[in-house]
Amino acid sequence: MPGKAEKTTAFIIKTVAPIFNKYGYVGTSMSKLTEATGLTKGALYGNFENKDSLAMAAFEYNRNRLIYAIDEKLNSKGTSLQKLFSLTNFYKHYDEFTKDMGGCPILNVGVDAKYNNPHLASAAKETAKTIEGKIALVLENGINNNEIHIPITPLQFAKQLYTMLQGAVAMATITGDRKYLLNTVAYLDQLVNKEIKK
Amino acid sequence: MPGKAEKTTAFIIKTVAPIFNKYGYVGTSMSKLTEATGLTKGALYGNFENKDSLAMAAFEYNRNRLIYAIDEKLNSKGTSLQKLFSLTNFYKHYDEFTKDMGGCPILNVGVDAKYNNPHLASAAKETAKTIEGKIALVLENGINNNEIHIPITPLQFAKQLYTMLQGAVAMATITGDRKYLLNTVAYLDQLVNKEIKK
DNA sequence: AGGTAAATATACCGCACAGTATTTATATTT
DNA sequence: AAATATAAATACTGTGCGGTATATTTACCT
Repeated sequence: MPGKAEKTTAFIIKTVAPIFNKYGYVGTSMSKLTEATGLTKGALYGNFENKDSLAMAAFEYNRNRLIYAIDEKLNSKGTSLQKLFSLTNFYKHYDEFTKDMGGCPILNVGVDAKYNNPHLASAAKETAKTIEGKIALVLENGINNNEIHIPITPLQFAKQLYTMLQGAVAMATITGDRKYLLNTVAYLDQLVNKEIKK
Repeated sequence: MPGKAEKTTAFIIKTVAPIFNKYGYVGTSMSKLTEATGLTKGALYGNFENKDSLAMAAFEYNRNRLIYAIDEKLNSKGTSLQKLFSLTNFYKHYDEFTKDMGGCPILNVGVDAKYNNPHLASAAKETAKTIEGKIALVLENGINNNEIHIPITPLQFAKQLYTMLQGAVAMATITGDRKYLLNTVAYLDQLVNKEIKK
């Protein structure tokens, strides 16, 4: 059973996560966070050592939500192909999913933190690699079950797939147009059906 | 012939552009810029109204360099196909090209400025649309000259192409691995040869 | 219910921020 | 070379920053 402090800590992270993700590390001030949480600096610094650790907790919160959602798709019942389509379908609505975290945490933190907070930047990088690995696993299973055939290694193909998805995410973010997500997913689905489906 | 002031203005923009691009609008302080230029606040505020207009000039400088380079590829002599390959080849070395501006200005500004500086954000968006339009024009010419055939409109195809390129740029930026550029370009070249070349 | 420890609020610190008014130096013109 | 106009340097302002020491409140235990 969570005590008062743990509940406050969780509340802070949850409240603060989309703010860091939207405005970036430097663009987020502690006073912005006290306003958003309705708490004071005493509470914030009582639960977190400093701005850095708060930002890291915020990113990890968003990252975990994302990874959880992706795991859900990639571990869903059915064939490897169905899992892949489940993932692409998820990215069709990626903008909605990431809306209340203030956008894609990998893209936002990966770009924002690159020169402003190396610790955060490397966490974003790790997350990207984790997702690629998960996709690669599904592909491997698909190959072993004779469902699909790919001309390159599973990891390489997974990277290519994820690059295209993140391209759509980036363009949708920059332009504010979710059609990039829809069109890219449509392309990928057709690619999977035509090129790797056995 | 440029007078003293114009030369200083140009020098400031050139010096300041990669800093804004790397650290973002909020992450770039005026004192950072005085250090980098060796000038004082007096000089900076004598040549620019405020931080905003300086940031905008910095982005436009980077944007113009990028657009110029892309134009060079897309207006090069040869067939439309050759122009496309000239563009993809450019993106193979996109990390080198953007290195001394501190990374891709469209990605960096598009993400960084989205919630911190709407004016800048919309400039990044416009730039992306401009590039898409330029690619679409080449495709149109290719169709008219019976060099290529595409299953969708030129602009739609151009958007898809540019999305994939920007995906590679984003992933290379986030992970620091330029292989994303190489692999994506390899994929696109093969796609062009196999799918749209007549 | 009272005492104690944990959690939050308050008040404050030194510093860096964007921006400005004024002074000094540099060109240009006559 | 003197006068004038322009450009850059200096010195300063008020504000908000991240962070901290202390006071106060809240929750828990007996």
